[in-house]
Amino acid sequence: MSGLKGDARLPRYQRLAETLRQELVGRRWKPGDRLPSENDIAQSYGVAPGTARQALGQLVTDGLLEREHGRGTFVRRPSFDSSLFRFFRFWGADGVRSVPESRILRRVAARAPEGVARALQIPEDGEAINMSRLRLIGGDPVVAEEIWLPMHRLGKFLEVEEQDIGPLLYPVYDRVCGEIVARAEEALTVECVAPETARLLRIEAGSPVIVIERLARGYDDAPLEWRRSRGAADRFHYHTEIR
Amino acid sequence: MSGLKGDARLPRYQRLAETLRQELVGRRWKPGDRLPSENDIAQSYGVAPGTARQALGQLVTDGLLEREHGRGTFVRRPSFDSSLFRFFRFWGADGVRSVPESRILRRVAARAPEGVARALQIPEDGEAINMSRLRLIGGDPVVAEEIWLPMHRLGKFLEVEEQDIGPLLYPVYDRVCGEIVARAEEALTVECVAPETARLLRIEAGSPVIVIERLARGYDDAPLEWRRSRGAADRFHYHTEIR
DNA sequence: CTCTTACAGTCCTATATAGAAGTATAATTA
DNA sequence: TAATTATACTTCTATATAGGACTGTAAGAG
Repeated sequence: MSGLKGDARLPRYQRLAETLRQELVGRRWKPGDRLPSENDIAQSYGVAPGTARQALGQLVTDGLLEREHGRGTFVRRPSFDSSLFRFFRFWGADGVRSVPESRILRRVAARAPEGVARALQIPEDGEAINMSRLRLIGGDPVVAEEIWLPMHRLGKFLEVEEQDIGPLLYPVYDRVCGEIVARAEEALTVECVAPETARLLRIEAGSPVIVIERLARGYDDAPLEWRRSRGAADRFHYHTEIR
Repeated sequence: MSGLKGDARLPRYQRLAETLRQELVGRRWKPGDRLPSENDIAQSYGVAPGTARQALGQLVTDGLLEREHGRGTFVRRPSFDSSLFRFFRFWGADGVRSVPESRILRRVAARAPEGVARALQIPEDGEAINMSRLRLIGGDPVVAEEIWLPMHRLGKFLEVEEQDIGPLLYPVYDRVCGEIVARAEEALTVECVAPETARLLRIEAGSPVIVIERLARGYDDAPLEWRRSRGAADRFHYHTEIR
């Protein structure tokens, strides 16, 4: 049985990959779930095993799936809440790296400013949730965050009790609103810190801070969260390989 | 005929990839050259076509080769000298992005400081070439660079006439010393600019600058160049996707 | 009860083969 | 001569098949 999505002129493995991607969007499988075996998929979509394997390989390199030899193919759990570690030197007193604690300073419904609304593709009225959050390690403030959520997809987040919100927000979005963050784009810049933020971070006014603007998206590429994080520049480091 | 390098317990496609990688290091083919066809490679190394293709695919994802449908498989020309564009907003008067001009301020033999010598894996005496360079766009200074080269591999670079050195150094390393830069690691940090650098970049003393430390390596992973670049932080921007 | 062994299921490697699709050149035609 | 067609080469897609390697569980041995 075929049922492959997409342009019929495209290669079959690409059409199968696209089909599976849409089934992921439709939540046929959730993060952590195991997919049918390569042979089962091949049979049920009417392609050769090698073709099915190639399609799955595409989704693996796209970061949607991951394979484990002898166990199966699984929907990847996106867990880049700790991506701050890619940009900042965080260490606790013991030198062990752990997820920073979280202190929510504000959480209200508000009208999103122009740029945020456009990024979140919020309709006419600009209904959104605004949140301010401070992240700390061992009681020491390290990052100040300003967060905006689109009301029409994450409205229920306003009703969650504060004690039910841990240091990681994305699992809450999933649990409460059924929205899964699959990927994100980040843009980094540097600025001299404003007085209020300096006070929050307990750093000297006017000293340099790194600004990370992140737009998080779901499997269907719809924007789910806009976030701006600021941290002291002297804790910033980033390492990459180019070729 | 076999002749595959590496541990015999490894998969054949990995051993073939490793073999080809070493032949690249040995300059059997140079950047831009076309490799034998997949079928030829398969036959001459005694593997099936699919296996040869898989090996080549590995080298493609490693960034050493690139394929062109219908034309062949080629040795990739590494050309990331323009990687500054990944980190800085450069614009000319016309808004067009071009390679910044280069003004060499110093080029001498010198003993490399501790950290640089270790990064470059320079032997006992620390013989090296030290260079200071300013990069400009439309006469406007944008990046100040401090560069160190290992004498035992790039010594001839000292003898090159200054007028024969263009804005890009890696082609010179290739032409004069036969050393090809294949990849590099970069580390980014922020600091408040020192007086001399501030004067060079014509920015206010103490204002924030981005510091990019790059270690460039050849096909054989040997360090070829250590470079520290500084540019005004307000021109800095970096965009990435995570998942 | 504990340890070992067998087994079924999974992804992984490897082979062989056929033809499609794209590119560049040579031969042909108008 | 200029445009078209044929052709030989390349990578790319797809199939079919066999066995290796790894994992987890069930059956058996002590």
